[in-house]
Amino acid sequence: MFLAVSSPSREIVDAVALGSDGTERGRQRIPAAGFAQWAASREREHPRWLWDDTQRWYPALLAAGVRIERCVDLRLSRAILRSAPAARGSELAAAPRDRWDARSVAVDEAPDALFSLVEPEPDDDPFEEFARQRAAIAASSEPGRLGLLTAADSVGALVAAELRFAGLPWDAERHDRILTELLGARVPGGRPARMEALVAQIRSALDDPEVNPDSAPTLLKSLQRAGLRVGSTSRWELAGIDHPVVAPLTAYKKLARLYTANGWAWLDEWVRDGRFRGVYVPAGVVTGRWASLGGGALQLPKQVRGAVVADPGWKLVVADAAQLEPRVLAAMSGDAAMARAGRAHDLYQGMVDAGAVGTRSQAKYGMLGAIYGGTTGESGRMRPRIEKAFPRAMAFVEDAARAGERGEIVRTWLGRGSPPGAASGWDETRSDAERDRSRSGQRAWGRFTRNFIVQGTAAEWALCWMGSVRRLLWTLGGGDEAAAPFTARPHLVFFLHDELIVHAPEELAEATADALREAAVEAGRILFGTAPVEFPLSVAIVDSYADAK
DNA sequence: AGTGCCAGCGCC
DNA sequence: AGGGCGCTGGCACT
Repeated sequence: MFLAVSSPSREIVDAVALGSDGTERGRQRIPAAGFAQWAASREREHPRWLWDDTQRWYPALLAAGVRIERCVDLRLSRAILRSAPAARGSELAAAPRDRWDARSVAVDEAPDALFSLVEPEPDDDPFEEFARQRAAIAASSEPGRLGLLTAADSVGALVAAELRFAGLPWDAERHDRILTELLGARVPGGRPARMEALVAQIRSALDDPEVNPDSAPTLLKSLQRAGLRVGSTSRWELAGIDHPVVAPLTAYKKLARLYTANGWAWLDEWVRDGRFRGVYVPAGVVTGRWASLGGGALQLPKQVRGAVVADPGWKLVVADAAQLEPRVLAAMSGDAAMARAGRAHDLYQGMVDAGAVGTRSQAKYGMLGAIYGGTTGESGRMRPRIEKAFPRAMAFVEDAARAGERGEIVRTWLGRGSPPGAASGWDETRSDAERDRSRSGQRAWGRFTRNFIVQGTAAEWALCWMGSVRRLLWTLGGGDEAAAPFTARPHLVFFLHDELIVHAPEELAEATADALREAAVEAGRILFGTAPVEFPLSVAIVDSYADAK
């Protein structure tokens, strides 16, 4: 059963119920104020909710204690079907852009905006859009994969809203202690003590009592005046230089980064009531990865992870997929040798044991180079060996790179299409310099498409994983029979591309770890069927995120 | 004062 | 001269 909801005005919600065969079962007009309660009563029938934007509808339902089992996020699905090569011939793909192509309200509104039945919307019928999308999927050359992808993005959108609602358990006092320990005492209106001391050392080493290390242009001039032959102030360039300023400056940069990005100001702005609530943007990245807005939820530096602490009587169950991208590549390409190397929990060590490369580090750089298109350094040197040991995997990414260079669109395993690249037409009127630039641009686009298929498919695996985790955790907590809200049971609190954190009551921590592992196996099966590729996890049951690795 | 870009660096 | 991001302060601009 489907329940399509829309809001013709800010006071009203229209709901249309439809059978699985698409026939209308009823139509209702509900005052917006009573919508959450109405939704709670209908959720017991296990409908699949159809709405334009999960971030627009779901936060208010969560706030009212309503947890949604399934939905179709029509905006996310529209974006997939627009770009999917397999649905290129559909009416939808050719239709002019309309409000179903709009960005999520999560992107446009203040991060703390909750219920967003605010803007009067044109009364577009979500079921009409759903029907268009179903038709596009059914007529596509890959209905199974596109159906799965739209479902995966949609469940991801539910998780994103739930992550924000639950928040990541954050101990502000510990964070403060970490900052004080590293940066020194907080100084009102000035730099923290240790940073200020480093500034004094930097000024003295450069014999420049005025220089401000936060200003790259003036710092660069000062460095050059002091005789350092550098073209920028970046750390990697300073690293090779023997001068007394290098040590304090490098130390300062590290501290300054922490201070500005995740210091006390961040703590004040983003942590409330013991929770960090970032804003996640599902499919916010072209590859299908999530993006984040404000707070840097996907950029939490390791330095502050000690402040992520489970509630008393609870644990953090931290799981990350080991070498996810190489494993995804092995599965996509059907490279049996690479799949064999992945039998080992550590795929890179498996590559060493198989004799493909000499050391784990070589395996890692070689593999990452294959996926990113690296040609220099260690990754470039390893290239021939990787090619010899894993010819199918290598050919697979090479094909994607060549296609990108030709200006073609490539696709992830489930069918998400890459954005149209720059036109690559050959033009004899161009100068040599222009042709060089153009070739270099084509190669850059080839590196993008090469990475796109792997990164995008890894994101699909992660979505399937989190969707399965979410379902298993619900059951673990007692399912529908339990009256408690989902945050009273094991629940997801963090997602980071190939990593999940569940906040779980201590007595359910082991079962939670099992659920994470079971879901990883399931994700592999959903995507790749019986392909002999394993997706092992590293799982840690800890009090603090910092103890997970 | 507000806007937009850049350098630099954090995450995967 | 390896892919994808977000955030900050500085800075140039309006």
